[in-house]
Amino acid sequence: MSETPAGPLRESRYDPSEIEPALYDRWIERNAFHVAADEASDPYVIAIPPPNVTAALHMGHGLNNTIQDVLVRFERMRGRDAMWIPGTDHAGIATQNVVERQLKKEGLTRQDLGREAFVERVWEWVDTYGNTIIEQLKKIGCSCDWERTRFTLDPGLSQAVREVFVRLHERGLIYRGNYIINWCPRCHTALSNEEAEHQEQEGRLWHIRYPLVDDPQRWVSVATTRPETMLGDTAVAVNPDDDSKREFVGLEVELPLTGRRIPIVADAFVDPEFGSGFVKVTPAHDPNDFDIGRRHGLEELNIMHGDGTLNENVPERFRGLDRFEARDRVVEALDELGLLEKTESHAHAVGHCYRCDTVVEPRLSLQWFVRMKPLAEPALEAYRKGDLRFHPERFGATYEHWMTNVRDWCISRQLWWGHRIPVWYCRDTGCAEVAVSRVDLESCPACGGEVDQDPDVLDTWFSSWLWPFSTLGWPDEPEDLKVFYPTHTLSTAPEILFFWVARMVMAGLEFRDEIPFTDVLLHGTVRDAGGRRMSKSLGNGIDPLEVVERFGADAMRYTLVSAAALGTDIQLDHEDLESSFRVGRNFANKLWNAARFALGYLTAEDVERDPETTQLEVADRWILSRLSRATSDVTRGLEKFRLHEAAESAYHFVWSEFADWYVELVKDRLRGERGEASRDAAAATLATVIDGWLRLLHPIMPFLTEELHCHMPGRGIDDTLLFGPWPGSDQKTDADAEAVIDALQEVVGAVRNLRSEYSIDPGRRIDLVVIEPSAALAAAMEKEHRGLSQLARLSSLQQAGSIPEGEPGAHAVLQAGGELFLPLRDVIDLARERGRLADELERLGGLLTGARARLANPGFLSGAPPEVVEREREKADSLEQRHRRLLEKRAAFGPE
RNA sequence: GGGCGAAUAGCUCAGCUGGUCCAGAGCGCCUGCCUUACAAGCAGGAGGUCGCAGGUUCGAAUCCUGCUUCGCCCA
Repeated sequence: MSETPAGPLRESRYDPSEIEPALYDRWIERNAFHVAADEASDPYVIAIPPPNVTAALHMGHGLNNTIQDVLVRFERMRGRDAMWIPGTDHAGIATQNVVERQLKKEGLTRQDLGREAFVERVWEWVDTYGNTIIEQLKKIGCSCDWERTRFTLDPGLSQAVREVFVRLHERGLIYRGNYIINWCPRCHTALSNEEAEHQEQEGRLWHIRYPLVDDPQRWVSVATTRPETMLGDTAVAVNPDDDSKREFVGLEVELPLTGRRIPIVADAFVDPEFGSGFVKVTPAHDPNDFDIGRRHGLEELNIMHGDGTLNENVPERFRGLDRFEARDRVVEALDELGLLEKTESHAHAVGHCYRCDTVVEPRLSLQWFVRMKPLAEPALEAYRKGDLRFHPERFGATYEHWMTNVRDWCISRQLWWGHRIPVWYCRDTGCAEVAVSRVDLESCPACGGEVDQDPDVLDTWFSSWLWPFSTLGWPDEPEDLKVFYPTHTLSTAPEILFFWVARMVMAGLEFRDEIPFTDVLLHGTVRDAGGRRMSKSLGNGIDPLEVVERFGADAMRYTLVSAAALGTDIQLDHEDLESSFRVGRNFANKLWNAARFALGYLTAEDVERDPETTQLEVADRWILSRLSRATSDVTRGLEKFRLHEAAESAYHFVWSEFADWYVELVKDRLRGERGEASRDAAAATLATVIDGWLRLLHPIMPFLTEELHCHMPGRGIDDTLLFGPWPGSDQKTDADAEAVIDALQEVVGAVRNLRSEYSIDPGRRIDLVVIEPSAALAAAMEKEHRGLSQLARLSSLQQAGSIPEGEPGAHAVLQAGGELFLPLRDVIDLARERGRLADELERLGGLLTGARARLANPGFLSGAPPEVVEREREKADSLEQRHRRLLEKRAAFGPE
C-alpha cells in the first residue's frame, strides 16, 4: 500500500501527480466501489453508457463520467449502496472498420481471411486495446464497480440479445422484408434511420424532360437531386388534385436513355408546388417513391450494387460506374439529347453514415426489422405519467415527438463483428423453413435437412438497449437483477436520445415491466473556444489524460462540473489548456493552502472537539451558519442534478466566506492571542468547517479532499470520506451572527474602498470614527473589535454621536445604518470628496425616487403582498436617512 | 418544411414559482500590494438601455404575442 503520511503539507503549491494515483490504488485495495446484492439495502444504481470498445477517452467521456461519478459518490456518502456498472460495447461497424484498416496495411481484406479468422482477429484486437478506456476512466477518478465490468459480446449479454430476438419474433414484432433502408456503400451494410445523419448541403436540382410516348414532341419535366436514379424510374407521379395535370394521368412517357415506357400515376404524396409538379418515381431508391410504388403496384427496379456502382439493370454504358460518376454521365447524356431543361442550385439534407461519413444510399434491401409502435406506446406512457423524467425537462418534448412518430427499426447489419442473427434457413427449397432459435441449430427443425444461419449480425444498439438489465444477469433472474434493477439515473449526451435512451425505455418495459431508470440527465456538448464540436478530424480535441497529468483529475472535474450548467454546452480552449482549466486548478490550490494553514494550528483534540462545547464567538457562529447554508445549497444542487450550482455554492463558501473572512478573523485567536478559550473555540470551529467543505466537495474533487481529510490531526490513511457521512441538514442558521458579520464586512469594504479612492497605502494604519452604528454594527465593534481593526487596518476605532465639526476627512453612509468617518486631514482632497458624495447622492436619489413612486402607487399598496410592501417601506426609510445624511455632509463642505 | 431551444458585462454563463435584481459569477481587463496558508495569491475598480417591438400586471431580464439572429433535432 502506498503511504501518504499524515502531517504538515510542505509545498505551497498543490501537486496532484503522485497523490491521485496513490489514493486510487488505496480505494481499489479496500474494494470500496463494489456493492454485493445481498448487502445492498438501499441501492442507488447507474449503468454507464458503454463507450465503444475502440474508443479512447475524450472530453465528452470526461464530462459524462465525471457527472456520473459525482452522483454516485454523493449517494455513497449519503449512505446508499451506490453501484455504478461499467463496461463497453462492441461497436459493430467502428470496430470492424478499425481491424479492416489494419488488414489493409497488410494488403489483406476480411474476405481474404474468411469470417472465422476475421472475427478471431477482431477479438485479438479487442483483447489488446479494448480495455484502454476502462483504465482511462480510473485516471479521472471514476468509482465504478469494476468487478461488474461488462462487454456487450459477453456470453451472458449475448444470450440476452438472442432471447430478446426470439421473444420479439414470437410476439410478431420482428419481421423480415424488402424495404428501403439506408445503405452505406463503404461499410457495405444497412443502417437504421438514426444512424444516417442528415447534413444540410448545397446540391443541385436537375430538371429533366421525359417525352410522352404518344406525342414525342411533348414532354413532362421532373426535378431531381439524384439524376442517376432516373435509370431506376418506373413511373412519374402527379398530385390527383392538380387539375392542370389531370390529362396526363394514365399516359406513358419514354424514360430517356433506357427506352423503357413508364406510366404517369396520380398520388397524393406529390407536392404540386415542387418543381413542375411532376415527380419521378424510383421505388427501389427512395423511401417516398417506395411507398408510391407499393400503392400503385409499380416495379421495384434496383439499379445499384452494394458498393454504390450501377448494376445490370441499367444500360450497358453506365454499368459498373460509381454512383457519382454515373450522375455526371447521365447528366451529360441527357444534355446531348436536349432533355436537360435546366439546373438550379438547391440546398438539401443528405444522409451520411454516422461511422464513416459516406453519403448513404436509400436502397431496397431484404432486412430484419423491429415493429416499433407497440413498444413505443408504453414508453411514451411512462413519460406522460411522470415516471420518467428528463433533465433539462425540454428533452421530454423531443422524446415524445420521436416516440409518437417512431418508425420501424432496421436491425440487421451486413457485418461480421457482432451478434449473429439467430435465424436458420432450410436449404431444402421445398421445406423453406425459417427457424428462429435460442440455441444454435444444426439441422432443420421441420424436415431435418441442412440449414444455414443468416449471415448478418444485429445492430449494436440491439444489444445496448438491453444494457440496464443484461449487465445484471438477465435473462436469468439472479439476485443482482432483483436488487439493482431498475437503475436510477442515466447520464448521457442528447445525440443518443433516440439511438439508445428511448430504446432502453422500450426494452425495459417490454422485458422487465419497469422503466430502466427514472431520471435521464442529458449534458451538453464539449466545444472548442470557437464553439465547434471537438472532433478527431478537426484536431481540436483535448485529451483528458493530458489535463489530468498537468492539472490533476480534481481540477479537470471541478472545471467541467462548474462549466456544465444544465442544458448548456461547455467551451474549452484546446490551444490553451492553462486558461481552460485554471479555475479548477486554482481552486484545488486554494483548498490545499487553506488546509495547510489550518494544519499549522490544529491538534487532534481540536479536530475531535465539538464546537458547541466551546465558547463560540460571533465569527464562529457566523461561519457555522454559513456552512449550514452551503450544505443545503450543495445538497439541493446535487439532488436536482444542477451540479454546477452545487460546485459554485461550495466554491463561494470556501473561497469568499471561509478563506477571505473566517480565516482572517481567527488568525490571532488561533495563535492564542485572545486566550485559551477563544483559541479552542476557533480551532474546533475551523476543524469542523474544513471537515464540512471537504465532504461537500468530495464528490466533485475526490482526491484532494480525501488527501486533506487523512492529513487532519488524529487521522491517517485508513480514514476515508468515501462513505460519508454527508453533512446533515440538521444544522441551524444563526441570523444574529450573520447580521453582525454582514455589518463588519460592510465596514471593512467601505474603508478599503475609501483607502483605494484616496490612494492610501493598504498597509498604513488609519483611524476610524463610526457614527450612530446599527445594533449589529455596534455588536461587531464590541465583539470583533480586533478582527475589524485588523481587516480594515485601523490604528483606532471610535464611536461618536456626530461627525467631528469642521474636520476634513472621508465619509461613507452604511446601508445597515450608521456612518463612517475617516479623519484624513493630510490626504483628503476636498474636490474629490465632493465628487464622491455627489455620485453617491445621485445613486441613492434614484433608488429613493423609485421606492417612493412604488409606495405612492395605490395599486402597489393593494396588489402586492404585505411583506413586499413592508420591505419596500423599510428600504425607503433607510434610503431616506442615508440620503439626508449625505445632503448634510455636502452642505458641510460649503459651496463649490 | 416540422419540432425544440437560445439571445443578459469583452468571453463563458447564472438568474428556479414575476417584487432588496437601476441584474450576478468565473475568466479577461485596469489600479495597487511578494500583508509569515495560498502571486495558482490579496485588496480595490471599470464594464450591461437583460436581441428588437408590442402586450399582460401595481410591478417584467423573468409571463404572452410578433419580429430578427443563432443553435440543435427531425423530415
